[in-house]
Order: sequence, then C-alpha cells, then structure tokens
Amino acid sequence: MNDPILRTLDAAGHRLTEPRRAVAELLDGRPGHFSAADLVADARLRRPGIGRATVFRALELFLALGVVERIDLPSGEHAYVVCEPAHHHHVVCTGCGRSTEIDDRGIRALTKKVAKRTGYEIGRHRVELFGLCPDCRAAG
Amino acid sequence: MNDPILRTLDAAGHRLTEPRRAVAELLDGRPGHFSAADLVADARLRRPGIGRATVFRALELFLALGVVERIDLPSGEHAYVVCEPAHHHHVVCTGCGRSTEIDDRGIRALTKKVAKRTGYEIGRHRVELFGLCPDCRAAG
DNA sequence: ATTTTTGCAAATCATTTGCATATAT
DNA sequence: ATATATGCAAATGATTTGCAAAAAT
Repeated sequence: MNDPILRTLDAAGHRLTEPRRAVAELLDGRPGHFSAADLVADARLRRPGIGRATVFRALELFLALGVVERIDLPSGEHAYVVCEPAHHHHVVCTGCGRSTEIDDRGIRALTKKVAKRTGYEIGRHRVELFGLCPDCRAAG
Repeated sequence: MNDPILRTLDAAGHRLTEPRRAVAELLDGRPGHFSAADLVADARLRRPGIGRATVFRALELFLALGVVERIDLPSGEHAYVVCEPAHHHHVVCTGCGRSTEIDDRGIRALTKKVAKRTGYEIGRHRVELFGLCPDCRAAG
C-alpha cells in the first residue's frame, strides 16, 4: 500500500489482486512510455502466469482511474505513461521516451483563445508535445 | 485537376490513377472526420472494384502529402480529416464531427512556455481539441 | 517499354470476449 | 459466502504484405 497505484486502486474499491499488484509493479519500473505489447512481453518474462487479457484489463482499469494515460506517438502508435491522477498533459522525450507532466495554464489559455476565435465550446482536449529532454539534449 | 488533393498528388509526382481519383472524390464529400473503415465501406458502396488495401494505401499517401491528417478521438480511435497541407491543428465537433482548422499562434505560445518551464526542446506536437461547433450549440 | 499501382487473399498485429475456475473481500 | 477477477483460447478488428496482373507515364 505504499504504491500510489495500489492505493488509488484500493481507494476506488477495487480488489488488490496478485496480478494487479504485479502489473502495478511493472509500471513502477518503467522509465518512459510503453505500449500494451511491451507490458505484456514484460509480464510474460518477469511474471509468468499472468495472461494477456489480464494485462489489458489492468491497463484499462488504471486508465479509468487516471493513474496511467494513453498517448499517441507521432507515428500514430498507442502508448501509455504513468501519471498523477487528474493531471493530464505531458512532454514526451523522443530521445529516451521519458515523460514530464506539464501544468494546465498554457493549455487553458489556448482553449480559451480557440473558443473565442472559432465559436466552438471546447470540451475535451488532447495535447501531446514531443521533444528532447534536457539530458538528451546534453547527450545529443 | 481542379481538386486540390489531385493537384497535390500530381505536383508531388504521383500517378493520377482511377482509384486515387475515386478516393479523393470520396474524401471531398465527407463533412467531418472518418475512420479508415468508413472510407473502405464507402468505397465498396459507391465505387465497387476498389480494394481495401488500395484505400489504405491512398490514405497513407494523402497523409504523407499532408492533405489529410490523422487524429485520435477521445475514445482512442483513429480518425482522419481532410485539411490544407501545412496547416495542422483542428477543433473537432463532438456533435456533428465536422472540423475547423485553427491557426498556430496559440500553440506556438504554448510550446514556447513549456520549453521554458521544462527545459525540453519541443519538436513535434499533437494538439486536438474537441467541442461543440456553433451550429451544434445552437441546436442544443 | 518501364515503373508504379492495383486487387486479392492471406498474414500480421492489437485488442476483446466467453466462460469455467480461482481469489479477495 | 459471494461478488469480482483471472486465464485461456478463440473471436474480432484493424492494418499490412506478397505477388501476379493492370494501368499510367
């Protein structure tokens, strides 16, 4: 219960099963973004006995709880990143894959501006920024 | 050659084949966003004889040329919208599906702000806004 | 004539589902 | 005890690929 993912899970009234603990742990060890396939492969390797469907179901649940978020790489592939619940935007490093959360202020300003210019009433939005993190810039 | 898609195709040195003309025409008639599957179904209906793979290949080519763009709906599904080459952001109406292009100014400001705050060097970005267009708001 | 494109069917990849069994509460 | 979650294998869906035939340059 020192794991924030498990804590969230518990708080929402979901069962803390062994497979879920395992997936949560696999997530904690992930430095950057990952695909569902990555996670399945990882599970098969480090936690044999956990089925593919279970990994997908855990991912889906974590997604619903907001502890992971789905992003779309520039290539169009789906990927996931672990994140704080509620917070919802990232810069993803194209060098090492790690992601950094960004605050909402700039985005709020953007949606406001667009609403004004287009007459749309903006609801959901998806903002994904890709670039080189400070470390990769230095290494680059 | 009065179709901007075909003109772009031609300008880039691609062959103006019958299937590509057909797909371009199907695209012109589309009011909002659509999935690859929509387009395949449409083609099968209105232009029988055109194979699934051909539709996918045309879409891929148009994508590369920038005359269509791939977006990701809030649900995670892939969709496409027709757009001006070079321009690259939209507000998509969750009511009727139509999309409106937005200019880059606000986004430029956003990426600049994020770069400053995170130390990332921002490269590509994906910004998708969803909301109700003026007509759908009026319709309630 | 030559190169590019097509259509088809089969292959691949990703994700989901049914269901009987196992597990957390 | 009982509701929820799991594992498996099979189903589904989306996209891609190989290749011989057809069409555009």
